[in-house]
Amino acid sequence: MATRRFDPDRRDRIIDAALDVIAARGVAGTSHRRIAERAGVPLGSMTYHFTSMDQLLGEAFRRFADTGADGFEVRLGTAANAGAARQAVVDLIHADLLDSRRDLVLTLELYTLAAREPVFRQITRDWMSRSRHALERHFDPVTSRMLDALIEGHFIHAALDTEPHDRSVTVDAVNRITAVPPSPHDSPRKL
Amino acid sequence: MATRRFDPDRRDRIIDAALDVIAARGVAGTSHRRIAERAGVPLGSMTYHFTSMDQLLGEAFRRFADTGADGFEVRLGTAANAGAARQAVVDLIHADLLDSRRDLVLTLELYTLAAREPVFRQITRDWMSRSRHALERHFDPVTSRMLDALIEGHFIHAALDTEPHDRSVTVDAVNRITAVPPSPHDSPRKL
Amino acid sequence: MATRRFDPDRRDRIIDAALDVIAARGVAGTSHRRIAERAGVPLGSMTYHFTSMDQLLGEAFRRFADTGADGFEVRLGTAANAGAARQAVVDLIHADLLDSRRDLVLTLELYTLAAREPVFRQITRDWMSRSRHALERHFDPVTSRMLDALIEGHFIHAALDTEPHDRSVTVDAVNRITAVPPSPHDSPRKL
Amino acid sequence: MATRRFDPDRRDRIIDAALDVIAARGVAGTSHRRIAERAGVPLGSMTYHFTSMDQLLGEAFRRFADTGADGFEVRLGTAANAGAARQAVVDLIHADLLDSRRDLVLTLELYTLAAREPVFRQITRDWMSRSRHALERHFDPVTSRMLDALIEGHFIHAALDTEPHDRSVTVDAVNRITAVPPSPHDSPRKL
DNA sequence: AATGAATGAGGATTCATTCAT
DNA sequence: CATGAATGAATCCTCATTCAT
Repeated sequence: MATRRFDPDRRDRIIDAALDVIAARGVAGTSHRRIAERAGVPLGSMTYHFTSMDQLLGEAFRRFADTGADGFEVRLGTAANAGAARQAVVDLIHADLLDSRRDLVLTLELYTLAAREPVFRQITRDWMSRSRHALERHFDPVTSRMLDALIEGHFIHAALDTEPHDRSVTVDAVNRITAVPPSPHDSPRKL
Repeated sequence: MATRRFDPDRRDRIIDAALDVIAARGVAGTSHRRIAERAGVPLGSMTYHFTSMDQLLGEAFRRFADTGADGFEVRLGTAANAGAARQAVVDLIHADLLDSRRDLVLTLELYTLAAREPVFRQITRDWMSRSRHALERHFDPVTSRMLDALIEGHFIHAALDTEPHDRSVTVDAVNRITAVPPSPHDSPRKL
Repeated sequence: MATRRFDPDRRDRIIDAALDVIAARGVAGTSHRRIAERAGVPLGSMTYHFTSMDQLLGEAFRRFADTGADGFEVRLGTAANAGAARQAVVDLIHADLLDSRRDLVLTLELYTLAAREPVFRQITRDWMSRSRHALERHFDPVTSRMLDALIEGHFIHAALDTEPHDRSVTVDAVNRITAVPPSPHDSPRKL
Repeated sequence: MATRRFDPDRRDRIIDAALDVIAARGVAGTSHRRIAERAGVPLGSMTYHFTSMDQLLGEAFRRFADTGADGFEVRLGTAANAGAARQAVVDLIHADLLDSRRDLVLTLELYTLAAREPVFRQITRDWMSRSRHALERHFDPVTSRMLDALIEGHFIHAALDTEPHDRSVTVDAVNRITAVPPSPHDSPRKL
């Protein structure tokens, strides 16, 4: 019979498996059974490690949000000046989009929970707060808030759109928000 | 004995009830039972009118998206000039936010489905397309796309944030995207 | 495949099966599975007919108590005079004890629930009330209350005791409570 | 590091905790987990100290019954004569009823187990035997048996009834059983 | 045309017990 | 000696869907 091994990583593996399952089937399609199967642990160990499904979801999305904020900070932290920061913002959108299917799904699942339950809203709030602070290393607070919203909107629209979004549009939008004067040959924006 | 009249409202009522249930409990918490109860129809009539749950969800979200796009068009259609259009865009965000809990939840639930299933992605795509065309009555295509993303981002961030978002920030952001020169006393955006 | 027959007695059969299972394994050992198996119905039909286990237990014990009170009334109702009524009371204890294992267990299980939950206390209260009223057809209210308690106590003690209880002791106790003089000829105290 | 002192109280604490849990949730709602939590001991120590749940229940109810019999004996032992003994019997019922919720529940849970399992029936038998012997210090064996049943019945009925039971009824009942003449023309029945 | 009744699969969770440490 | 970790079985309950009426 299978030996009952001491397995200190198990909790972590379960959390990772939970994110995988959520990405693949959505929160609605996530169950203890599926997570346990993916993590390679017996069903009974799920509620041993996590009191309830809600607790598990909370920890999983907390980890996901923290990872996302880490990446955000790293990318912006290495920018030496405002120009590089602008570039970083554009990269954030278009690099995320590359391997985005998973990130997109998880982000939206999290937002959906956050819209209904305060516990999850705290997670998104903390995430947004970290993003904004990272932006504020390069931009004033109001501009940072605008940029943050712009990133969000572009990310979602680009991901949900069927046709690819042009990087140059994003560059332009970032420049307008951060008030880089349009080059002389730009035509008026309104027809 | 029960009437056997043709009841053309019943389908509609079920769809509306479905949206109510989704708003209240999420797609994950939506079931035939709960919708039937809310709509005041017998459980058995659910699968009589809708082949499957997916079909019902599809019709419900299609209606929701159409209604949203209608409102978008109405608000922008009445704008006489670019200034009024800018104002309309700001109103879109801040008026939506007032009674937003329901709209926010339904929007995010739809996006979440769209992120994983093409059927629903088509719905969001059509919605975005109509929004963009409405904007293009007042702004050039590139600016319209930017504005659309900006609206999206501000809407989500304002709704998920705990502290209220200042309308003036939105006004300012719209102005920057639509290239209205900053007023004289504006300070440089970069520190 | 098995045909899905229309089965109007099913609810009743489930209740009876529930009482059987409770008698055999106690409330603690009663489960939907065991009841379903005993009633010969699929597991899924349990919660179709009864919203919850508590509801099922409630209906089952209600039926049990009603049946018990019916028997009580029948036995006392046929007594023509106080002497016959006294005899009926003794019979109640010693006849019940004959096929008592089931009744004893069910009675005690009900009392146990009643001690903790008001819903079940109402059942025992109604049962006691009917018993008392049946006694009051032959005895004054105070004596009826005493007799009711005496019956209860003798029933439980006789059932839980290992050695059989002598019927004559019960006769004597009933006589004392109903104040029959120790002399050979009985003279009823009430009507 | 944790002390490895021999902890002789732990077993006792577990038993007391078990009774608390049974009183609060019933035998059906009693689990190792809940008892361990209440006793403040690690889950693993439960089956270290008690081979099985049944063993633990047995010891817990044995203690409960012994404590009950102790109280019974104390109250009756201090009675100087038959009159005081009668008074003691009434007190037994009405004093027990004051803080009875816990005692009632535990008593009935024990009876319920006893009705089905011989191991527990032995406990109730011993309890009843001690009660009867305590009564026999003041009354003849037959009267003692009647009194014991009367106490049982009054206790249960008073506890399960919603309206309070009058002490005078109990006094009267005890007098009738012990043959105290309620009126001048009644002749004494015993000693 | 419409539906009340029915059901098997699967949901989260609790559990007594085992055992490596 | 004591226990934290682990687990398979069983718990109640919900569900989408089917179908006889």
